[in-house]
Amino acid sequence: MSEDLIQVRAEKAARLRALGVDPYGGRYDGIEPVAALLPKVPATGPGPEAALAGRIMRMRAHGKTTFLDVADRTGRLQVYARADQLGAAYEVVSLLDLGDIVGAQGVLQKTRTGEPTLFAKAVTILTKALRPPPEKFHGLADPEIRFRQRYVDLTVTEEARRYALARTKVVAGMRRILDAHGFVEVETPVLQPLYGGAAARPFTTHHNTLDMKLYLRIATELYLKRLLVGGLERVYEIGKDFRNEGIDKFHNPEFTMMECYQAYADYTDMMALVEEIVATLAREVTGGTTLERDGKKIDVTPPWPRLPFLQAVRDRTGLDLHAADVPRLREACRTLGIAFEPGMGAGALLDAIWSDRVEPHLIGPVFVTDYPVETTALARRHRKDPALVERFEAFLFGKELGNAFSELNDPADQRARLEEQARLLAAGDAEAHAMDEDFVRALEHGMPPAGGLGMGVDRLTMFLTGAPNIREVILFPLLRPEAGSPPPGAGG
RNA sequence: GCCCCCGUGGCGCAAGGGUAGCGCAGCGGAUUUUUAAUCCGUUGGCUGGGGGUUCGAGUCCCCCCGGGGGUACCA
Repeated sequence: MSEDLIQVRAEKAARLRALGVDPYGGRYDGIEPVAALLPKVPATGPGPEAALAGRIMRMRAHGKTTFLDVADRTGRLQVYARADQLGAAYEVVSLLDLGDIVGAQGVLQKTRTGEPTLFAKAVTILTKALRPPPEKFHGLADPEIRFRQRYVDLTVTEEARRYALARTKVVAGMRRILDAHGFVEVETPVLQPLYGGAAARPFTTHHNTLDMKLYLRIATELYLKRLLVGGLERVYEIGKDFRNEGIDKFHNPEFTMMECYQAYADYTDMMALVEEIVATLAREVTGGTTLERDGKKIDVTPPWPRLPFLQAVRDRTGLDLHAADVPRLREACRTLGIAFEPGMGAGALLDAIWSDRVEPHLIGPVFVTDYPVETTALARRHRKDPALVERFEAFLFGKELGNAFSELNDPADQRARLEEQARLLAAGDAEAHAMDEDFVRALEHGMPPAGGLGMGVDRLTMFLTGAPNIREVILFPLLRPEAGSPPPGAGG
């Protein structure tokens, strides 16, 4: 049993203590990352002295010498420990296990087989691992363990580290680009008395002292626009949204969204921003502008094509649905053999047709533009056609990456559109908007015309890294509790 | 939600009605330039849980738990 394996390691920790060595040491000075050490190893002969710290991934003991492969965040380096160099301290090396965290100091030099190596003058145990690591060659194959015990996954799965580090590049790069454009980063409430800004079902929770129902936000949009009213002019937020919906390879119930709003701009400015963000980050993460997924390659070099929504629908179905009302849209669904619910409004019906007939054919990169007004309660009407809104969605590999509008700043139009949403909500459309009186009041104070954008950070990371599943780019994806874990509510 | 598949020592895998095996890791021994080190020896499993069929069940059936894929839902 694993208890035996743990016991063996615990006994080694005890033996280290008996030698006067703390198996859970503290600060270890003077180290450099492995990636910085490797160039310092001379082709022949001894190089400079150096120190490193990391986890033992492999170990080869030869009696009075031991080779340790030590890994840090940047790579792996072999450490060579000899009894005649370390003296009595070699006893410590003999008590090391795979998975232990060690520090080593010595001379950088290649071995006779050409392997860059730290010839150790000192080896220190910094942390004794009590549990054995996964199999050293095949690693972790069980996705359940990989996601539940990400701490183990990250130590042995190269891809897991690659995704995690790519994600930080994505987030940092996004901030850098937005900051350079004069946006300021803000934080808005996660707990909201009224949710909005997207069509989705929320999570609900409760505040005890105030005894009030609260929702976890499904979007940051309505608060960020209040800040435009307040005169902050260019704002963005990168944070978690929560949507109480299904889980699949592109959806996790909590996910990270970047939303930004730029006063005096419109949706065409947001297109340029999307192009810049995606192309720049593609270069930083992949080294180029070509992305590959499911055997398909796409080039994200700007500019991306623009495809009007109704034109795309017409191209795929032969139907012109411009300004179509509910009866006509229902008829179209029947003609196309697409199922619909009685409670669905024009927006939902159009979305059904779109999702069934058009979206699967989009590879991208492409901006789908100018949606029918019913699909979107928060976007400005099209300057040339009041049946449309100035909105686009960015598609990569046929999946939505981002959504943007010229923002609606006419309080009367906004009120009417939200009232229509409230009517749909009352009629049973669980994803329709609720009326938000304070938001309308804010618009009545005057919101500058603006372009706004929302972009999925998890999805962008997937597209840039080729990750097959959103769970790969979320360090701790939602899973059911494992057997034997505390029941819900424990720990309160 | 529905359909299909999977769950076997710490990890990676066999065994598909007839006594549960192998590799890695572990333990003991040899080994002062190895790198999935090697060699000799060796510990460890009520086969996710429960019920059933059978003389006999990892194996067949039912229920439950967990996971994966697909599908539905999903700005």
